[in-house]
Amino acid sequence: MNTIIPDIVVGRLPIYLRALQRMVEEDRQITSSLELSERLGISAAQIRKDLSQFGEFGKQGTGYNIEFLVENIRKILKIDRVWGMAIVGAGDIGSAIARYQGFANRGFRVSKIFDIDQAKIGTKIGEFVIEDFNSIVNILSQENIKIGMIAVPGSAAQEVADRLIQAGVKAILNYAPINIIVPQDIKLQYIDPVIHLQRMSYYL
Amino acid sequence: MNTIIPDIVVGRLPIYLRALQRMVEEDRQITSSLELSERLGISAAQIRKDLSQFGEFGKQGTGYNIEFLVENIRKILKIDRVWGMAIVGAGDIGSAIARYQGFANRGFRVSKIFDIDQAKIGTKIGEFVIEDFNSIVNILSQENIKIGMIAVPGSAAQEVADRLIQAGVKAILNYAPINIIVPQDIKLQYIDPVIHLQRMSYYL
DNA sequence: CCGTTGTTGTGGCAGTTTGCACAAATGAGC
DNA sequence: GCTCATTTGTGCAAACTGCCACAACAACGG
Repeated sequence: MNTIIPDIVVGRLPIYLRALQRMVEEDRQITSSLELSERLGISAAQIRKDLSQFGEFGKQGTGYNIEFLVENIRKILKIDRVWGMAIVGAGDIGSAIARYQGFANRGFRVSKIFDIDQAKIGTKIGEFVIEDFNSIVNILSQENIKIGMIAVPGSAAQEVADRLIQAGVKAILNYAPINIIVPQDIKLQYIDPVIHLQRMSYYL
Repeated sequence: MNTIIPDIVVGRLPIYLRALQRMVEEDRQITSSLELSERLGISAAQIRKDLSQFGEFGKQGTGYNIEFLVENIRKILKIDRVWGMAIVGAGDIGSAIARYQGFANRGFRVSKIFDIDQAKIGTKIGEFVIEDFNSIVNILSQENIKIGMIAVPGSAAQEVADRLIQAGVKAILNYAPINIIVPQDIKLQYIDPVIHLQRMSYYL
């Protein structure tokens, strides 16, 4: 215990958490690695080993207390708090993210949305007023926002990433369909539906 | 060659393809595993080995002809054609997908969109008329649609998946924030931004 | 109190994935 | 035609990941 945790294990924790929170909604109290295994298609041994990397959360003969496990995974993932996020790009994708109700209760919330189009700046999406991308470094320096989401065309994505980093962002979720380059200490993840579709079409 | 290709290798091909197609737009003719490596953050040896699983696409001393490689990867991924897709759910997410311009040229296009809400059925999103989810099996049986996208609340996702499969769909992209269970022969991928955010917040 | 059933946590191994390092091939310069 | 600078494709070893199998522990019934 307390050795370095592989990325791949950390990557599975949110999956476990999502299933566990669903169980909370179903008013379940206790579960087992076997039940999780069946719901998730991940082997029971794997689930047990992953969880045991962070402590002993289960009880032999009984299983895992769901609420207790949720609480602990939330601490491990540092989502026992709410992270503010900045969206760049107020087009279709940026707007859909801004309106998305699924962040609440899962550790995140949209705080700011930026665009470069003068016609959009000052108008509203839901409760958010679109702000000027050219002022992003100034505006974010007054907030404590560590997470940025890129929802601009591919051609602008690298520049947006550079600016977000300049503004103090440490984690970026990139919706633009292009690879971007960031310093080692910045975390980066991609969402590109076409990549997923192409991974499946190979098998069709 | 011609042995079984690991999923993880197939999973990287779309990443290579995306970078290569960007190079085509930049009017580039030739690239190397080293250049791709720098753009993608994947080791050059890995890229060479992955590509060599499918044939010998490069030329020693020179590198890879970009257009030739793009053409071959498109064939491998079976996107040297256009796959029609059905969206279920005409809410914010379903609408954003329906309007998304990024499928064209990458092997996919939205063909149909369904919802269960009588108030929405018959109205339009862009060029698409929203159709009745209750008729999905009948409607899709007349088309040749093998790919479905789930954009409904989590509570309805499993039922939608079951219906899609009944309607002949073989690959599902699930935007609902819940794990679903499908038969072994059905391909399934997830898009849940919160999962990606939670994977990053661990490191913040 | 004891036997039975159930479930975790984990040592160790098998299978998978990655990356080094180099022979072989190519093209350019002279 | 020869040399030099490149770059691919790949054998092999190292690193990583997943899973079996079992001891340890827990709860329950009688």
